[in-house]
Amino acid sequence: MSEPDVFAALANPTRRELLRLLREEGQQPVQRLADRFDMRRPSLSEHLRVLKDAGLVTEQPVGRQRFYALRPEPLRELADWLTPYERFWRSRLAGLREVLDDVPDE
Amino acid sequence: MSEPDVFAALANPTRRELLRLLREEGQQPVQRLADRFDMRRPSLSEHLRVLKDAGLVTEQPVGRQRFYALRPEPLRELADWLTPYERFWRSRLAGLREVLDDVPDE
DNA sequence: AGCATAGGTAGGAGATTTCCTACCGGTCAA
DNA sequence: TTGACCGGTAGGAAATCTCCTACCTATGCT
Repeated sequence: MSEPDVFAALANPTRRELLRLLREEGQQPVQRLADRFDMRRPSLSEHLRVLKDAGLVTEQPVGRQRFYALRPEPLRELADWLTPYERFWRSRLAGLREVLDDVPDE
Repeated sequence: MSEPDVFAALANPTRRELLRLLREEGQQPVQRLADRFDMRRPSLSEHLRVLKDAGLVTEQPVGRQRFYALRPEPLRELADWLTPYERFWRSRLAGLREVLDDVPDE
């Protein structure tokens, strides 16, 4: 993961919800995003800054508004990070291989 | 994500390294994992507990050892979580589509 | 039995996160 | 230009995270 701490950025549910809104509704100014949360605007600003630092959103000033938009590249990198784990769930056999000398217990 | 806080579990680099070791080398007892880290064993135990709570590893006692093994299901769920974002990086056109319907304001 | 080993729990220090209120600068409209 | 609005920064409180040392239990070995 080249971007600074994408995992940490995704660890917070508010930030994941922000990404979902930007994905489903497209780019939006801060206030319109803030309306969706039971949280003061400065806190939202902070979350947006974390997302921006992680490269997950871009910011574009338009007049006195700032539109935030999804930037998906770090998520593609996350998908790449997941790739080597795929065989563990894609192939039942591969999964079993790992757990082979298991007595089913708790 | 059904498992409790898989995202939070993945936010820590030590825990991601633990998952990588279990993926590449298969299940191992705690001490053998701890040898790979510049960290005291109780701290490692704590990380393993977080991974276990997130459903990312299983624990199997064998004598006085406990073997930890990768449990990939939550990672598959993470891949599922990523799916709706795929079109944003898979299709350049789809990405543009989002930027196009610039809603100027609320 | 006696001792060593594997690995967990207890509890605490310091860093970080996540929220808040107060405030500030920039932009638009009258 | 004055005032309202957008959204950021400052700074702090409380919670959580990440590490530590000290200690405990359980298992295996001799």
